[in-house]
Amino acid sequence: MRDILPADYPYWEKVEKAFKKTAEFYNFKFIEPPILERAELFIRGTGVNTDIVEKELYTFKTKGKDLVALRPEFTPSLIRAYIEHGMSRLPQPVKMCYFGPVFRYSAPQAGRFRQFYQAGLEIIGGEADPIYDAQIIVSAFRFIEELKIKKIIVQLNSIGCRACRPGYRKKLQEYYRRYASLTKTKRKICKDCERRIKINPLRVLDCKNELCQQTKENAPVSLDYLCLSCRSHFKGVLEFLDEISFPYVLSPHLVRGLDYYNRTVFEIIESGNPSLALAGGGRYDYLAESFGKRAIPSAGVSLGVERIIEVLKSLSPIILEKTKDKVFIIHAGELAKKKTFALIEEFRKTNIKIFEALGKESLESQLKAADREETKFALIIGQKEFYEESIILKDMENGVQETVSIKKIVEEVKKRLKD
RNA sequence: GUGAUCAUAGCUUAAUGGUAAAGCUCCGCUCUGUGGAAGCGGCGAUACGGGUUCAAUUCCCGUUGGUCACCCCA
Repeated sequence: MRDILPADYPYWEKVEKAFKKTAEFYNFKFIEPPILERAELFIRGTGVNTDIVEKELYTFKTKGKDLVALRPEFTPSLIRAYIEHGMSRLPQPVKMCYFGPVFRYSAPQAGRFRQFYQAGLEIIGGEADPIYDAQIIVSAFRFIEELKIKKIIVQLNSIGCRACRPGYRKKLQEYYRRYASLTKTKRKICKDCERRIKINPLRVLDCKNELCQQTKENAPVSLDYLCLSCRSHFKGVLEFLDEISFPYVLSPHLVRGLDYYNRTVFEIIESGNPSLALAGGGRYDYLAESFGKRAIPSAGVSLGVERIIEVLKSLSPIILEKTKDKVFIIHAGELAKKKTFALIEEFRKTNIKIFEALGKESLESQLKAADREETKFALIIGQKEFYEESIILKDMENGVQETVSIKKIVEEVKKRLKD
């Protein structure tokens, strides 16, 4: 876990602002579920067999003996909130969005942290209309686009439903069985994949090992095994995207790690960094069943804020702070020091930013500080000015300075900053 | 969770089984009413715990943390 330092904060503000703007345009309403929930929610919702729950859930017992967990993702909380607050009686579907920290207890490495921020959009309820899948994908894409990140690719796939996925799974296993247990020299897939075939065959397609890359070229793809309704749903998604000439790439090998996805799955990646997804999501109609309810049609996306910021930083290493509208106040002597303290208050109602180094006493060190701050003007008040009720207005760029009545100084600074 | 690798000042790096060095940054002085330069000075470190040893920052073990890969994921 790490600090978000003042130097990085501008990036965070930029991302959050862009997210709010995009979410607002597509009519998503913010929701802020608790960071801590009953562990049960994620164990059932996210899925007992997922790594997120098996290995990465931060859980502990409260004094009241409840088993609670720091949220590893938002989606189960949103479904919980939807059910708990009777949102099925609101106009359907309900569109909600979120921005906040999530926690996963896994080894940190490039682009991965134990506490990280997710922004996300979810459409819950109503019909399982492919237009919602499309809208989720488009809004997530527009958000990233809003940040001027270019070269982003949307990878899209459908992994079917309960009716058709088992059939595909079987086909895939049959295909790979031929390559399993070969001798070392003839090996066509990596060791990990030998294991995967049995446990989670869909994941084999995700493997980055060179050996497996070749083998998977001829592997059966899920799209060929979709049932009729899944096929027409996916076709629907593509048609909506095509309608607005939205760029996407069909990625028949894309599968996602969470149990609850069905039909549409997608990832958004930056082309420079193909192994690191900026966002991922899909349809998750079955998730509500873990609450003992019948399936609720839902689709959503979550975006990795740190990863987006990482890309942002590589694009424009420095976010320039506005150098305009900055004024530095300098004092010489105790009397003047009090006056400057009062003067700061007078500037409060303007948009002018006041900088100072009131703890320093020498003129030199204060001017040095002003120099570093790159303010346009410095206002200097000393003993002489204190008694004269005046103040020195110094232009930091050319060093020119003049004396102004202290009563007029706020107006005078305003006027000059305008020019 | 598995494997590899690393850990010296705020940052970047040096060195040694026996006083830990430098550059940058920061603070101050040269310059008690005037900034950017220069010179001088100052603050500041061997991650933590144990072992071997007269002596450990150095060698050994463990822990923690970072990095990388795997697993998995945002």
